[in-house]
Amino acid sequence: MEDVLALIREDGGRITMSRRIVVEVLVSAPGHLSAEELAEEVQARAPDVHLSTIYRNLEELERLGVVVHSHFGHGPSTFHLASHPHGHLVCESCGTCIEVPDSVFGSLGRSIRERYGFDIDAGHSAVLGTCSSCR
Amino acid sequence: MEDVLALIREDGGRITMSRRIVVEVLVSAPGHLSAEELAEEVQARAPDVHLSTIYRNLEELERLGVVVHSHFGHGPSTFHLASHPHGHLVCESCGTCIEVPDSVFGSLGRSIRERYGFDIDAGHSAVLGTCSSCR
DNA sequence: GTGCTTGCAAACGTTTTGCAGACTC
DNA sequence: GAGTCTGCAAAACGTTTGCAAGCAC
Repeated sequence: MEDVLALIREDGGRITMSRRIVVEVLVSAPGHLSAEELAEEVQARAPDVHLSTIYRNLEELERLGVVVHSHFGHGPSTFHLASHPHGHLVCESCGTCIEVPDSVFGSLGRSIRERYGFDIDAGHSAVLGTCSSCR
Repeated sequence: MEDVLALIREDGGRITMSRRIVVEVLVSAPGHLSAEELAEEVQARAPDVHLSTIYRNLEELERLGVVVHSHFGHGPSTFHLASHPHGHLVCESCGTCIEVPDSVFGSLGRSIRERYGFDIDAGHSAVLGTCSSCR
């Protein structure tokens, strides 16, 4: 938390109330949040924070390497701390999301690297499919 | 081509000019197309076909199992024939897309199935990362 | 003629942007 | 005071929908 604020300051950014709350929510959130979900949490503490401010702060935090986003097929992107890297399995039928360690993609990454010279970024896009209860 | 038209007819659908051209373009396209790209190709032959008609035809063709779509991170979804299943590696920096056989995901699929009871649908979402020339 | 399909326009959900005022440093 | 950040409104983007007219069967 304090590290993040220091990073923002170092970069010439200012510590505003919205920014502080966005970081707080991200740090305390269990997993990943969409911009809208994040906005709800933030607005519970500061009702006037606008969704566009959330997006601008997320962009800034991504630029600083604090936050990353993933794409979930349909539906909005989700954001989480870069310090907690992981992949996502998202069920096409019920939307459930399972977080998985990046290590699950280790051998896939190696073989794609070998065959295609392509470095995968396992967390950036969810793996879609069908979860056990929907099958 | 004829098989697809027969399938549409069997399902109670009609063979209209737009629908015929959409199928023609899909069959003759080398890889995957976004709805917009598909519309351009279709409109080269029949300028009045509207983008919403393209989307409705794609929806119909997906329902019939002729076509599937994949999500490419940012950017629009892309569509291709279900008879030509494959995965996609999309470069985050230049946008290049490499088509890869589904077999590349075989062992990932098995281990995710084993550990999480989750059946992956490898083609539905592109794998993002960095291609060799961007590295 | 029945009823599926179309073009158009308008809405949708997510994200981005332009601007003038407010705030941090 | 300089320059960043904000709220608001509006636009952008890909996609979906309501409707009346048009076409395949």
